[in-house]
Amino acid sequence: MVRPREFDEEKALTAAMQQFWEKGFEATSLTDLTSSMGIQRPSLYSAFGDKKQLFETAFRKYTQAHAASIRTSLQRHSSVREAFRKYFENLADEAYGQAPSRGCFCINTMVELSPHDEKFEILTREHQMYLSVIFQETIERGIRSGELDEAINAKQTAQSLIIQLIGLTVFLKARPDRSFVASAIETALSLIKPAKSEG
Amino acid sequence: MVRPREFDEEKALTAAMQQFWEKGFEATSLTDLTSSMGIQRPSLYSAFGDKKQLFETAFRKYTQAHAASIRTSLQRHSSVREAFRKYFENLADEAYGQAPSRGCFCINTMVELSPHDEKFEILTREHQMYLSVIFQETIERGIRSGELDEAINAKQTAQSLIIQLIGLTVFLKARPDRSFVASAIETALSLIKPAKSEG
DNA sequence: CTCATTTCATACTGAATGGTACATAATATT
DNA sequence: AATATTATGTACCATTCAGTATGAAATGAG
Repeated sequence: MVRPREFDEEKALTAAMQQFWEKGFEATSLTDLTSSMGIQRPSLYSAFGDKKQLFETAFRKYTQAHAASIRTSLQRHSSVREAFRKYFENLADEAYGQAPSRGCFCINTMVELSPHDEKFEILTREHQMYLSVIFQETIERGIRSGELDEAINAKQTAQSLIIQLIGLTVFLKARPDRSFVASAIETALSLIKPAKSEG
Repeated sequence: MVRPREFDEEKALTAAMQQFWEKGFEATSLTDLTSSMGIQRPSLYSAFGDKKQLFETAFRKYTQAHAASIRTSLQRHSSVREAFRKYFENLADEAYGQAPSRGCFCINTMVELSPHDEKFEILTREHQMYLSVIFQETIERGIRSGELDEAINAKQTAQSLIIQLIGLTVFLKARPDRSFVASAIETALSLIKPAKSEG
C-alpha cells in the first residue's frame, strides 16, 4: 500500500552510532550523520526523530551490544583472573592502535551529557550498574569454582573494578605510557586474589 | 602612551575557565564567554586570541590550580591514609550537591578533545602524570614515617590511585548510589596498607 | 490504469556560530 | 593642547547549524 523504505534502518543506525561514538553529541552534525548513514535529512527525521532521539536510540543500541560483548568476553575463559586480565589488556591494546581512541560511548556520554541531561544521567548510570553486576557474577563464579579467595567481597570488588575500568578507558585517550597502564591493570587484578593453594 | 585595559584579565580568564569547565569546548559559545567574562568580543580576541587559544590558557590555569590544590589537600593531614580518604570523600560529597557535577576540567578535556587534538592529548596526559607523582611522593612520605607498609610499591600504587580518581570523578557525573562510591573508596584505600603493628 | 500513501531529493528556513571591520573613546607622551 | 596608540562598542560578515516545506517518484490496492 505504500512505497517501501530504500535503506536498511539497522545499518543506518549503526552508522549513526559510530559517528556519535567518535565525535560525541554536539560535535556530530546532521551532515555528518546523513552522509555516513547514506540517507537524506527527511528520511532521518521520519525514521529516527530529531538528533537527540537518534542519539538515544544509538546509545541504547550501543549499551546492549556492549554489555553482551563484555559478558561473552568474560565467559571465554574458565579462569576468572585470566578473563579479567585479557579483557583489560585487550582494552589497552585497542587504544594504542593508529586510530584515535574512541573509548566507550557510554563513558563519553556520561562526561558530555549526564551533568546537563537527567535522562542520560540515568541511562549511563544504569548501564554501569548493569556491567557491575556482570563483574560481580563473574567474581562469584570464580569463588564457587575454587579459583578465587573466598574472603573476596564480590560486590565491592566488582564496583571497584568498574571504577577502574572507567578510569582506564578515559586515561587511555591521552595515550599514557604502557607501563603506567600495565601497573594499573596489575593492581586491579591484585584485588581478585586466588585461593590460597593448600599449605 | 595608550588607553589602559578596563577589565581585569585574571578575573576574565577565571570566568572563561568556569564556562569551559562546566560546558566543555564545543558547547561553550563566544556569547557565553563574553557575557560571563563581562567583556566584548574584540576585547576577548585582542587579549586572549581565538576560542581555542583562550581554552588552552584557561586549561593551563586550571591544571596549575588543581595540582596545587591536591598537593595542599594531601599535606593537610599527617596521616597519609587519612589524607587520601578525606580527599576522595570530599570529592564524592561535592558531587552530590545540588549543582550538576562539573567533574574535573582536565578529565572532561581528555574525553572531549584529546582523541582529536594532539596538543591536548599531551597536556592532559602530562597533568595526570604530574598528579601521579604527587600521589607517589605522598605514599613515600607515609612509608618513611612508618605509617604505611614498607612493601607498598609507591609508584605503582600511585598510578592505580590516579586511575581510580579518574574513574570515580567520571562516574560521579551519573550520580551513582553513595554505597557504590563508598565501597570503591574503601577498596582504593585498601591498597595503602598500614604498617603491621608490632606482633 | 487510477488513486491513495509513503519515501525520497532538493532546496530552503531562521537562528546561531566564530570571527572581524570600523568608528569612537580614552589614555600617555610630547 | 595635539597626537599617536590602544581599547571598546556596535554592527556586521560568511558559514554552519538543526529542522522543514514541497513536489516528484515509487509502491500496493482497487
